[in-house]
Amino acid sequence: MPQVKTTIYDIAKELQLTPSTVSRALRDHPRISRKTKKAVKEMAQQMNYQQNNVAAALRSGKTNILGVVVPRLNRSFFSSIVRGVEEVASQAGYNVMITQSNDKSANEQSNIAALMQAQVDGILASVAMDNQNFQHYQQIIDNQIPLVLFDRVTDISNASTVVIDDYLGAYKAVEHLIQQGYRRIAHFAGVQTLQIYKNRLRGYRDALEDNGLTFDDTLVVQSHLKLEDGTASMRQLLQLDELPDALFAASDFAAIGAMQVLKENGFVIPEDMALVGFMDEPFTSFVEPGLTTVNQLSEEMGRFAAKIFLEQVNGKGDFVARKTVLTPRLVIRGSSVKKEDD
Amino acid sequence: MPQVKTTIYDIAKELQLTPSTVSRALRDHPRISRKTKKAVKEMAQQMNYQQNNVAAALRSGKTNILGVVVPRLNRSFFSSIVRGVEEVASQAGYNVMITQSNDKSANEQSNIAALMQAQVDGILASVAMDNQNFQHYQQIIDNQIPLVLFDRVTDISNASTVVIDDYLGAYKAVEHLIQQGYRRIAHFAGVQTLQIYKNRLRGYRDALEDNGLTFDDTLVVQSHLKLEDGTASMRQLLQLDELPDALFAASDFAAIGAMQVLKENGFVIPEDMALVGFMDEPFTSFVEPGLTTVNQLSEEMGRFAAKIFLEQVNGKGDFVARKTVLTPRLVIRGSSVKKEDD
DNA sequence: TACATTTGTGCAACCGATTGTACAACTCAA
DNA sequence: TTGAGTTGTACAATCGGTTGCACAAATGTA
Repeated sequence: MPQVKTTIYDIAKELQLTPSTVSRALRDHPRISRKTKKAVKEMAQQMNYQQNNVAAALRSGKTNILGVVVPRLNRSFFSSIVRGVEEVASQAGYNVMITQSNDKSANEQSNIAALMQAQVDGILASVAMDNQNFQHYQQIIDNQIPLVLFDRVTDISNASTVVIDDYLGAYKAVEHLIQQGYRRIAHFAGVQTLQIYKNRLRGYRDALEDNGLTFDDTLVVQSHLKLEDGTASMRQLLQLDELPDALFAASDFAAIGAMQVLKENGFVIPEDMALVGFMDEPFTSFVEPGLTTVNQLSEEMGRFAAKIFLEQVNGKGDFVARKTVLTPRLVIRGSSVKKEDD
Repeated sequence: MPQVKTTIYDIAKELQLTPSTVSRALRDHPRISRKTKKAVKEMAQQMNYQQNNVAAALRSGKTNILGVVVPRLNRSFFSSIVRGVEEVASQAGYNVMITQSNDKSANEQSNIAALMQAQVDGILASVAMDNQNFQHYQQIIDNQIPLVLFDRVTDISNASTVVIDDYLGAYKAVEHLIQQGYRRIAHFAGVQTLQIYKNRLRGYRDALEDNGLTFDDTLVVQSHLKLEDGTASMRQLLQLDELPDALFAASDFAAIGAMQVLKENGFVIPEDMALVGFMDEPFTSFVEPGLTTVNQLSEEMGRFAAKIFLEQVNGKGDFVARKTVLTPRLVIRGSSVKKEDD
């Protein structure tokens, strides 16, 4: 049954009304009488009327689409964020248009361009690893489109941000290692153009120094923190004359890479070397020993980002960018806790 | 600099042309002269013109948005599919609107309704676990919207499908176990309303019988195949008088759950029990021993689905639903291969 | 040279809703 | 009874492109 789409014109004709009245009735305009509203709504139901978002968007200037840019969806961290975003957004009547940059700045730019062309009402984004210049983000603001950055943020005036306290997360992680008796703690750092990785490095350093340990930059290896990077970095560390006895990696993937190399080389975790990651990807609890890591409250972060966007669009022009900082949670598993009987 | 959006009217005025000519020039209409096209395009560039998709969509009836419904994005399998879809779609000028059903039929229905209301040009979907009725899918077809189902498909006339050969995947997996010397092979089956799980069960059964083993339904446990389900199912199997010596799970998550229970109970894998999963989630290579599994060619599946959609919309009305079947790949890891020195 | 085609552009309707304004009918107070 | 205020609906413009058709100019053909 190839249905013909029913429009408000059809409903109007059926009820001897005008389209404008129908439109207002459907949207509960106060000037429309109860009786008319009821009649219109019933007829709409009966005729299986579905509002045409596109037409509404053109006239009203609001598409009710929220654009999202993430580096990659196959990180549980990001897909959980998306889930949080979707949850809040769909409840408020928004559809979500998702794009992935694959951590490439070029993709990010074209994604943003596409979203703006689609006239999204707002953009939530987490910036790609290899970004040097943030002009495309500035353009979003220039076009008066609400922008909320999450996790991998950068300084854009008038953009709200949602992050976890990366400094604290790192600090806690390293402090935990120290409490467990580890003294020579290495760090896999991320690219320092991104604040999150800078903060994690700072947290690492401060935790060491606050506990009377000296910061040693031969123990810090910087990379993109993918699994391969983790293996390469660990191989590099194993060349050192004096090996570290623990590792704090700024990403679970790098930590797993390191774990693999360690196992290959006969190291026992955590006795020979302790490991702590960052992200709390689900697989961290599958591996053996379980990987201690820092949970980043992904879903909550997504919900927050979406809520902030909603507040901004619903606000009465009195908008000021908000910086939200969530407190991460250290998740302790076997990879950093020496067993009793040692 | 709060820019004012430039429209084709602005360009037209600037060049003393009409909007229709500008529109045609931008879209390379054959009737427009080279000279005019050049002038228009240059002016568009100069004025930073961005086409308003919404307006174009309203008149042309094409939004250039492709809707996607997946059970959940935090399965690498599905997020990879999405990546494949995005790759092909964006190259063809489509934006992708993604929704998650969280495996709930109710969400799926509202997602589909939202996508249709957004006037998407097509929908790619993988059905939720608990679906009993597929009327909402039928509605997509009734509304003349191209529908491509992938992986978790169902029989909808005029819907194309892309699946892997689940029967073959299961068959190969079980055959592999038999070749490794296992004889009492259990199976974690999925809900039998979904063809993929039916086919995997059939493959399991046929592989057994073709190799002279008898099918024993006390060794088959059905569930939603999540990690928790895997642990529960394995606990159930361990109650049996005669334990299985291998397990073929229709999902990696259930297999990991089983693995955890086995380890807790002091079983050595694969000596005491072999494990094979299905999906090839990345974590299967992180665990120890690595989990043998069936790779489902996720990204390729996504690309295929998107291509089929494109063919359908670009085709000249001579459309017939296509059933595409990809051949899965058995990925052998430690969980199913007894070590030499046994 | 006259007629048929082709080429290039303009005109105006249109997609389907939203919304400012106009206006008739009704309510109510003085 | 009259004027002010309310209530309920209609009119028509509008959002910004797209597209069928008309038509003049240019080109081609016999």
